[in-house]
Amino acid sequence: VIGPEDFVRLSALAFRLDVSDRQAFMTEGEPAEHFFTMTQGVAKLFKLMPDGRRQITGFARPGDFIGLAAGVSGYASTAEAVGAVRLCRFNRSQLRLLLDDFPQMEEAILAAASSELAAAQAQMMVLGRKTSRERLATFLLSWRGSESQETATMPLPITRQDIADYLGLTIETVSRCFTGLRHAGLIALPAPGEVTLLEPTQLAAVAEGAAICPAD
Amino acid sequence: VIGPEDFVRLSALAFRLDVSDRQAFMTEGEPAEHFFTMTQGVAKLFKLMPDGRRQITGFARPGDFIGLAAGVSGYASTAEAVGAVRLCRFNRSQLRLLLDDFPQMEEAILAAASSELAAAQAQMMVLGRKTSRERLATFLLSWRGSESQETATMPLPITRQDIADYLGLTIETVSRCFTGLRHAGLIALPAPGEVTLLEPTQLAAVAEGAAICPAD
DNA sequence: CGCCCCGTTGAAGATGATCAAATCTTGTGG
DNA sequence: CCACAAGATTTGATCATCTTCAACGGGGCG
Repeated sequence: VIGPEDFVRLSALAFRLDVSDRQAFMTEGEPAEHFFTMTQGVAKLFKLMPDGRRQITGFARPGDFIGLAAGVSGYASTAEAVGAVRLCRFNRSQLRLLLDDFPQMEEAILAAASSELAAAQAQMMVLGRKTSRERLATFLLSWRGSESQETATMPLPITRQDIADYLGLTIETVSRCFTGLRHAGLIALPAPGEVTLLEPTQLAAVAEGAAICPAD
Repeated sequence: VIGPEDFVRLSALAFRLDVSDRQAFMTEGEPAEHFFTMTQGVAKLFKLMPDGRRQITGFARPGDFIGLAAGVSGYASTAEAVGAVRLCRFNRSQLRLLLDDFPQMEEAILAAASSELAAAQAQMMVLGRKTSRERLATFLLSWRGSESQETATMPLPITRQDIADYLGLTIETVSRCFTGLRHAGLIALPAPGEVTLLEPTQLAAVAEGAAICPAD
């Protein structure tokens, strides 16, 4: 929706940022002065409790906005690079300016906020009401959905710990659910950092609450 | 931020809606043609699974927007009146028109979306990582925060079932946590449908993970 | 008065957490 | 190229929290 000549003017307002693996570029609670758009890589967003408990609130990939979630107490989450990340940074104070120049941007941001809200509510259902296996099935499907090419085998460049902190589980439970789904023939784990969804339909059924008879 | 003469023009675009107790006025999965602003009462938003499991994704009160959360599959949640509710309905298709006429509205909507996103992420932490007691403490404090007058004793016009479905617990666990907090001297339950926060500071400590020694 | 719904409390059970250890992967240095 | 160390993953055994099942008390409304 944004043409090439727009892109030049847009570039004037954007600050390009390269972030290396495991580096945080946005911190929970800090004044929300900027927001970001991912151009390359994957980032994870999370919140921490004083005692170290962690909840990953989402993952961001190219095209996603980061930093829309903010209240009086600043950014709602910390954002950290998963591998090398490239992004654009905008000033919130210039948001008005930006929106006046790029009316399309307004729609894009609102649409992004809407679908992020919808995703957040879906995640509430996951965290509040789904079993561990349902959670993992839901996660794998949504991860595929956000992959550009929706093939059966996809990269999964995050650790079990990250998945656990996203799903409100422990790494052990996540691992057990992986093996459970594998034994049920719904997925395969060809290599570390990769998953194959063998039976997406059945997986979707599991994600929505259907029981699986074998190896249940 | 919206003046009286603006209000008249705004009224032309808004459709006033009265909803009675337990009536749904927005349904999960339906095309997101409208969005709403609450003017009176309380509404609850929730998602359902095929087998009946329910997750309340939020509560709305006067001034809140409803229906911002929407994706390709329509509204993210169902909205239902808790008691009598009065609201304004806008067409999403006229959103552009609306925003052109009321630039302040734009800021308001973006700010609302931002803080809703922040609240959603906070709720993810609640659902994914907090214990039952921490969840209830968090809920009581946030409920007070959204009450107009922040007195110690406040109305709580929702059932235990609603609280349970909001916190990802069962009514029994919610009830037990109420009793636990009462015995710990942090809250009082003067009458059905009312709570008194006796020790907001300690309650906040509990919500953030501090243990309580007596009656723990 | 009696019914129904809501809330509370008790006891047993299940899911996921915790603790522990073995295996595999990855990266590093000899 | 191989040995080794550090971290990630898997699996097993036990434990705790929350759920489930059950029963009881109270208030509102017909």
